[in-house]
Amino acid sequence: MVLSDQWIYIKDLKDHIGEHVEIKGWLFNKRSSGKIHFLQIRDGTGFVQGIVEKSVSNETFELADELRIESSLSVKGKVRKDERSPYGYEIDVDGIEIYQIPLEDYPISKKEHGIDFLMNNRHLWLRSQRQFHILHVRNEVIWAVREFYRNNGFILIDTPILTGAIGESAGELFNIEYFDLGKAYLTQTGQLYLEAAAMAFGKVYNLGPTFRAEKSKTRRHLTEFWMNEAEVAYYTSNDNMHLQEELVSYVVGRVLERAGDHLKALERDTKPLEKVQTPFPRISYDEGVRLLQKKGFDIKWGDDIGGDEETAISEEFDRPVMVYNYPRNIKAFYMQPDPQRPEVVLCDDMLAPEGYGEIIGASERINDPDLLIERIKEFNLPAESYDWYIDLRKYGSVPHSGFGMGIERLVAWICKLEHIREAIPFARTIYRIHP
RNA sequence: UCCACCAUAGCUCAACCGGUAGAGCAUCCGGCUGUUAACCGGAGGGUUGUAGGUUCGAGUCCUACUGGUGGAGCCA
Repeated sequence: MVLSDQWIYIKDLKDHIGEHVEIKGWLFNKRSSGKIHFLQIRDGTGFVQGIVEKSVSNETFELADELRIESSLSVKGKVRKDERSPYGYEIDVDGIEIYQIPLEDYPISKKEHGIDFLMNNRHLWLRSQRQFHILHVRNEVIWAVREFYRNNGFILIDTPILTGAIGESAGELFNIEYFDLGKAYLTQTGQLYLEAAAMAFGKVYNLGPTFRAEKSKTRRHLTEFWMNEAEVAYYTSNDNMHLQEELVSYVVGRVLERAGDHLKALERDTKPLEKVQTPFPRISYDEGVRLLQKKGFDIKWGDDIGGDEETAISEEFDRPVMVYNYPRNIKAFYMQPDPQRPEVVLCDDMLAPEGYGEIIGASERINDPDLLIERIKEFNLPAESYDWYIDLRKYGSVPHSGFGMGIERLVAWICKLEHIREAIPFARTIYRIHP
């Protein structure tokens, strides 16, 4: 038999039942007895088991015997549907070509590993099935985000990664030498640039890496993470909240539709995700504080809402909840005060269910130039760095609102991960930059 | 920056009141014709993170350091 027939991907096996095909991939596990080898093969699109029985040529049977974990190989054989396989299909192998037998033992075993070891071996850990499913969900999340904006008339505006001294506060910025211009910083937010773009394009968004030099060590923090921000001219805080719930419900819906098998493989109970339909509940900061006091938290008006408090609030609801209008003193300088109550600002945080906390931070922005200048001074920020930002308020200033959504937090919640570091291919945390 | 915890074989972990290091997996050898983290038999594998200290004796107790983990603050 001619064995040079077509190479296909594992995900397409279902369309080739009974045919003789070739799979190119890696051996992720092997079980053998004297007369039969079970080859567990991964090709990046899925997983399948190849069967090598003694009845094949001696040469092929010997090759199967030599294979070690993570050997790269091509197998040829006939596709068969089989209930005994966890993947539904099997290949009766009659030809094996080895690309490489690993030079050393593969470090990641079939048993458990500690997180330090796994993160040190992240370049190999990516090959594991769990990571395969998580990163497929991430892929669908990002596609869905982009799709949402495209469907809703937004323009993609890529905001700069290198910036001058501008953002919400200094001290949490990574800095580098920038030729003769002194220090440049890695972006902490593209918001200010999106505000400029909103005055040019109306509805804009970005999606890219963001950097925070905070020494945070928790399951919710990375020093480098991907953020989606949106900014819309003429949107009030209420319009903004509506946009956020439309976005999040859309993304969750698309992920359920397109990555349902991945969620199932991760043993993620999808029932809570199916409830993520608009409208989302909204409670004011005032109501939030009263609710927390009733639940026994030691919190008074004016205090920020911490992680445990966020969880306690989100427990009251079966879908993401938006907590709006926080005290002005605990929020950023650019947020628009409530004209009825100047001690609070028009803003909201969206808290994910199941204890995942804040996934979106949002606000209406100050549009009055004098008030903005006053706030910049009040926060002791260098006014000269904000010259162009203030400029935006001089030429047809309008009410406008926007938000930032953490992609990894969203992925961690949708996959129900213990830690955000599995939601990004190569996590950057305070003590980890390698690999 | 602060608080807590952890560090023993390649990996995951044991080792009682301080008494001289043990298992599973991985590796190698042998067996097994449907395995599902396959299984069965055998073998090799250790300066117990580093440096001091207490003690007749330290993996175990004390101090410092290094590396890591979780959390607080802060945020997405």
